[in-house]
This record gives sequence, C-alpha cells and structure tokens, in this order.
Amino acid sequence: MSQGEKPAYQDRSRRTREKIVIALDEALREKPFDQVSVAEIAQRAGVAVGTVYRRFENKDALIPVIFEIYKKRVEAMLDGDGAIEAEPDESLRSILRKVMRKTWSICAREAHLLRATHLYARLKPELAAGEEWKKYEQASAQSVAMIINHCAGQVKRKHLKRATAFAAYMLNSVFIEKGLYPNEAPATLFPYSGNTLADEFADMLYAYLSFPEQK
Amino acid sequence: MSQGEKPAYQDRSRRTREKIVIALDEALREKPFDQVSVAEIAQRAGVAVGTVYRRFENKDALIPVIFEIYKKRVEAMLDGDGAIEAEPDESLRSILRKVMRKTWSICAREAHLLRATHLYARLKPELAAGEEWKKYEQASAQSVAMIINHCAGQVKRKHLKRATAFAAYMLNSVFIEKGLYPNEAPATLFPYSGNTLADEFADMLYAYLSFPEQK
Amino acid sequence: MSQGEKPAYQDRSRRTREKIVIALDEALREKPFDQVSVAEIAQRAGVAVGTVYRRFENKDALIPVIFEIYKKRVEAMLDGDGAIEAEPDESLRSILRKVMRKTWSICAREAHLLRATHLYARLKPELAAGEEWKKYEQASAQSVAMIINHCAGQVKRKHLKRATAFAAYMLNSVFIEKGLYPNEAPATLFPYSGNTLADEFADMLYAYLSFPEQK
Amino acid sequence: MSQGEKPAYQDRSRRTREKIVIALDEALREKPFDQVSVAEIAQRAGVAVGTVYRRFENKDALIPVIFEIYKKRVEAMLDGDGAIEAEPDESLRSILRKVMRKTWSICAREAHLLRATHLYARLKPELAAGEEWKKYEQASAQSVAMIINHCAGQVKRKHLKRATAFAAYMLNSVFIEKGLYPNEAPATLFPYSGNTLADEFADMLYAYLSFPEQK
DNA sequence: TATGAATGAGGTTTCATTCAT
DNA sequence: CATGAATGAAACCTCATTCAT
Repeated sequence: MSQGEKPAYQDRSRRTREKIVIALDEALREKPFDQVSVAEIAQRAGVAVGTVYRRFENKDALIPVIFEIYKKRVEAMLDGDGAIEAEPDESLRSILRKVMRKTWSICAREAHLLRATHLYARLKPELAAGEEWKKYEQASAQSVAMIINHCAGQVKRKHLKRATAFAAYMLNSVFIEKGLYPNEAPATLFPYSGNTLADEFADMLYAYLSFPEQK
Repeated sequence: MSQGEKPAYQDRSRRTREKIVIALDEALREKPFDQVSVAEIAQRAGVAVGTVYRRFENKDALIPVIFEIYKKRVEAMLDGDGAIEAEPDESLRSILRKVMRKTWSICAREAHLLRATHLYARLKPELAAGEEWKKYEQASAQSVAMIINHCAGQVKRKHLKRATAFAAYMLNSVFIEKGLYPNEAPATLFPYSGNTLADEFADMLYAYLSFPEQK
Repeated sequence: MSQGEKPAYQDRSRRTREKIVIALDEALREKPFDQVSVAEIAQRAGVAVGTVYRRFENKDALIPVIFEIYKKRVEAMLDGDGAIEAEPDESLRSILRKVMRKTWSICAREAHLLRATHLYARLKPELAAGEEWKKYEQASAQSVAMIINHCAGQVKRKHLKRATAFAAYMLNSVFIEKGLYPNEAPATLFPYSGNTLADEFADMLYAYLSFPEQK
Repeated sequence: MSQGEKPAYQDRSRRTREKIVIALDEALREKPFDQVSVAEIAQRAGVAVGTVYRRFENKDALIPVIFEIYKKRVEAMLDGDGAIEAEPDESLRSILRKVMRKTWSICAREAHLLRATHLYARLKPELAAGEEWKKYEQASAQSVAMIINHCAGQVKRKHLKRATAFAAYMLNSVFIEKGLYPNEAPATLFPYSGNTLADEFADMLYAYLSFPEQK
C-alpha cells in the first residue's frame, strides 16, 4: 500500500482496488495520466467515482500504483523462463547483449506504465513517486555491478565504481527515449529499435568497459 | 514567427511580444508549461490576457516560441567565444571531450526551456512542436558526422552510417535525463555531472568508435 | 430527452433538471437566449454551473428543451377544457374563428418560448433545433387539412393541395410577428390583437378558401 | 445620419463611411450581425478598428445604417423602370399581383439586410432601430390604402380602416418568413416561392377584400 | 484624422473532489 | 461500503471598446 492509498480490510475492497488498477493500466495505454480523468477510470473499472476516492486519497495517489503494476510485471517476467543466466565462462559482450535485449523487451512491453511514471515524476517532482523509482533503480545498478564482477578480467576501466554507475545510468536512460517515445526526437535519430538497438548499445558498453583507458 | 503566431508589424507589438516571451521564459524556470496559465504569463509580462491572444492564436502557439528562445540562446553561445574549433591533427578523444563539455553546458544552462519542449512533445505529440525539434536535431547528427569524418582514420566501426546515427542518438539522449531532470531517476544513478559526465560520455563514445569491432 | 442531453436515472437528477428547465423558462421571459449565460441559469435554478453541464452537454443542448417545454404546455392546453371540437354541421367560418382564437391564445401565452426557438433557429440554423420544429409544424398542416376536408363543400379552391399548404403557412406565420414581437414592425401596423386579430385572419382565410377562384 | 453616428464633415470621412457601409453589407450576406465582429468589418473595409469607432459611437450604431442601405436600394428599385403603375381601369386582382410580385422581388434581393434589422430589432428591442422601421412601414400602409382607394368599387369590407391595416400587416409579415428564412419553419410548409407565392398571396388578399362580408 | 495594439470583463467549459442517499 | 449527483474554482478564449502613436 503506497502513500495516499487507504487500507482495504475487506475482500470486497480488495476486489474494487483491483478493478481500479486494471482500469488505470488500460487507460494509460491510450493516453497520458493527466489526460485520464478520475471519472474515466471509474467508468472503465465499473465503479463509482466516490469509490475511487474511498480507496485513494486523491488522483495523485494513483501514481504509485502505476509503479507497482510495473514492478509486478517485471518481476513476473524475470521469475519466469525469461530469467537471465550467464554461463561461467560467457564473454562480457555476450552477457551484455543478453541483458540489453531483455531490458529492451521489458521496456517496450510496459512502455505505457513507464511513460506514465516517467512523465509524472517530471511534471510533479514533489510527489513521492520518484522515491520508489530510485529504490528500484538501485537494483539495476547492482545487476550491472554483478555483470562487471562476473567478467572482472575483461574490464579495463580504472575508476571501477564510476564506470559501474555510468553504465547503470546509460543502461536506464538509453532505453527511455527509444522505448517510451519512439516517434519523438531524439529517438528518431537512430532508425532502429529492438535487437538492433540493444546490440548496438551492448557493443558500446562493451567497448567502453573493455577498451584500455588512456590517461 | 512560428505557427499560430500572429504577425507583429509595429515596434510596439514586438516589444510586447518580447515581454511575453520573457515572462514565459521566467515562468518555465518555476514550473512545467501546462501548470502556467495564460493569465499568469500575462501578469508576469505586465500585459492583459487579451494581449497575449493578440500575438498568439492560443496557448499552444507559445510552444514553438520556447523552442525559438532556446535556439537563439544556443546560437548566441556558439557564436561567442565558446565556438568549438578542432585543430587539424587533434585526436578524436580530445574533440569528443570538447564537444561533450560544450553540449552539457548548453543543456544545463537552458534546461528549463528544453524541459518544456521535451515534456510537451510527449504530452501532446500531435502538436507540430516536435517537427521543429527534429529539424534541429538533424543538425546535431550532421555535426557528429563531421567529427567522424574529421578523424576517419581513428574510427573502426564497420557499419559507419549506423554508428553515426547511434552516436547522434546517444549524444542527444544521454544529456536529457541528467540535464533536464537531475534529481529524478535515472539521473541519480550517476552521481556526477558537468565535466565529469561529459568526459565519461566522451570516453564511452571514443571507445565505441575506435575499438576494433568483433564479428 | 433531446440531443445533447445526458440521461437522468435518479430522482434527484430529475428534480435538478426540472429546476434548470424552470430557471430557463423564467429567464427567457426577460431576454433572448443568447443573452442568458449558463451562470445565470444555474443561479436562478439554485444549482452550481457544473450541475447544468452534468445534465446538458453544452449550452446549445438547452435549445431543444425550450421547445420541449413549449410542446408540453400546448399539449396541456389542448388536453384541458380548451380542446377544439367542431360540430358536424358547423360552418367553415365558425371553425376557422375557433381555431384562430385558440392558436392565438397559445401563441400569446407561451410567446417567450416560441421567441427563443424562433430566434435561435434563425441565428444558428446549423443546430438541429429546427428539425424538431418542422416535425411539429407538420401537425399543424394536417389539422388545416382536416378542417378543409371537414368543410369540403364550402371550399372552392381548385389547386387544393397548394391552398392547404398556403393556409398552413399563413396560419403559422401570421401569428409569429404579432404574438412574438408585438411591439416591433410589422406587428404595429395592425393595432389590434387577441380575438380581433384572430377573427380578422379567420375571415381572410375563409374568403380565400370559399371565394370562387378566377382564371 | 442616424442615432449613434458621428458627423462627417470632410470628404475623406464620407469616403471612409462609405467603405464601412459596403463592408457591412457584404458581411451580412454571409452571417447575422451579431456574428460579425467590428474587427471583421474594419478589415473588409480596409480601415482600422478605431476608424469605425470614429464614425460610429458603438457597434449598435451600425444597425440604423443597415436600414438606410435597405431604404436606398428599395428607392432605387422603385424609381427605376421597376416602378409599379396601375392602369386607370385595372382590376384589383391584377394590381395586387403586380404589387406582391414586386414586393417579393425586393424582399428576396435584399434579404440579408432585412434579416439583419429584423433579427436585431428582436434581439435588442431597446435600440431605436425599430423606430425607423415603423416610419418606413407606414409608407407601405399608405400604398395599400392607395390601392384600396383606387379600386374602391371592388372592395366589400365594411370596416375599411381595419381591413387596410390588416392587409398592410399581412403584406409585410407574410414575406418575412418566406423571404428571410426560406429554409426554416414555417416557411418550409409552403413549398413555393417567387411568383407563385406572390400570386397566391395576392389572391388571398383579393378574396379577403372583395368577398362580401358576413355578419 | 487614422491606426491598430492593448484592454479586461465576461462567457463557456472541465474536472478533482465532496457528500447526501 | 458504494453510489453518482452536485460543487465551484479555475482554465481558456472572445471581442467591444479605448487610447497612445
């Protein structure tokens, strides 16, 4: 239960909440959050407007929910057969490609949810949504760290901590524009997506990490 | 004079327009465009609401203006002593660092304008604002191409066209998150900015371009 | 429920709608529809502006309502003791006088409603209001046809269909100026109204219908 | 010079006034007066908004001008070869047909001007426009009186004054709906116009006047 | 006198939120 | 708990009119 959300003790409440969440997910596939009215969410969910307000303090309290849906989806994907596993002696480049392809597929499939949280965190930074985000992204930093450790021998960067952070940042930001807003600049500058994009980015990261650094 | 804007023949009109533009610029430093009402802009500009509508067909017609201010600022910066000039035998790495540092400084200084156009192109993609954007970004693609040509000997990428496009895309997208939303994820993953960020990114690009590609 | 109106399921909604309709009716007694703001209607009805918009899509959606009030009023009048009944052997002249007097009394009593629809159909002919009007006026054409049939022997017009249409047109148009705008030209040309007007017009129609036509 | 209009001493002023009047005439062919903005009139006239206000106190002061154009047009038509002349021994019916046809042709040709004054006198009865109207319509009453006098022998009405007034009222009102709003109810009830309408109405008047009155 | 930029009251409409049922 | 009607602040926009140039 995230901030601004009200406790749901009864079973009925939980079912109602679920209906609202599904309605929100659907609506976000069609338009940005701020163009979705509470009335529309209620209608899609088949409940009354007041019911939404019984579960959520106000419209903004739905933002964390979006994030929550996203998290669940990603976890489901990673837990399933799509989990990434590296062979003991797999090359850095190969692992990077795997990870990037996976990242892209998640990003593309749940673009509407990412878009909503991404935009909203920027429109109303004062909301706590960002916090959740940050925690979650720490995880991605860690997984990058793990990859780097796993292939320690192939990594030539001197300032390892900074390189890890930078790689994590790049990993997260590079897919945002392409995945969330494929038809806007700057995404249109690179006329490929999917695996081509993922591989190209993997190659860049690979070069960055394994190229002997100059003074 | 961009779309939706009305012609200003008299001097007085131009001064009024200037006041409105300045007011808009100021307001955008504080909040996103959609949270700035026309009434507020008018008040900041010290003119009446109707006066804004005499110069601009509707509120959306102000969007291209934001972009225009940005362009002017950038051009002013590049025309000044900050122009980038590459020595004939300057190394790729060195040029990249110069360009990245310059790009960062522009991005950071006019973040509020970029933020406005960036967000609005995402909230209302149907508006033509994005078109201007794209044209403008073509320029950045070209300048990347020029750098690559200038140092053709040092570039090892096979698929040169794709590499150029990818570099241009990265150049544009990597600074967006850090420059426009420095306090949000994913920017917070990389705890440096300014020259450190620029140099790190230059290094990445350098590695990507000059690392002997594997099959 | 007419075009642009939203369904009212609850009793409370219907009561609110009634309040709005009454307020509109009242306001129209004082000024033309386009000089009545939605805010004024809401205030007179003792509801909030938004409430009006919950029942009606926009201001124009109130136009059909005016017509609806009018229809109800007329039906109420005709259903009451004021119903027109012709004796089997009543003379054409006598029937015409009865009908004209009745028509006048309706027209005069609900002048403000007729005025509103009449004016609006002329100011904004693109609105569908006129359609309702036409349907309704077909009825008056039929009733004229019935009278003529009833007194077939006394009617001397050769082109019977055209005469019926003309009589219906006259019946409808002659009362408009006198009834809706009694203080404007051309109404002021004839310094009588009420039964005197009705009788005079009945006489004219009678003469028109029963006078042996010349080639 | 009508009410609300300002004196034009200079030649230039008169030319300006003329341009405004022509512009107004043109605009009214396209839409009702209240949908024509002062700015549009000024633009069509090729003058500045302020110039219109230099000649006319306010927008409403243009109403009398419309009437004035109309009067001039009618007078021009009547003075030209279209003047109505009755033979000494011409029948009442024949004269009536001539007059009605003429009336219809005027009404139809200058419908846009009549429509404007007609509507506006009804939307803002407090304006003095109506006064001018009334004076002008007295003339039409007089011409009806003249016809009746000319054919005194054929007129059987007892209450001659009332009959004259009624005929004048009918003459004026019957053409209004058909001529000004041919596509709205009640005009649509009678599917003819032009000479057919004029003749039918002439016949009705003829019957009314010459039919031996019953007690 | 002519210009047209500037004014600002006032109109329509939206929608997050409240609250009586 | 659920409902959905009601609320009303606030946004956008228009246009008759004024007034500095």
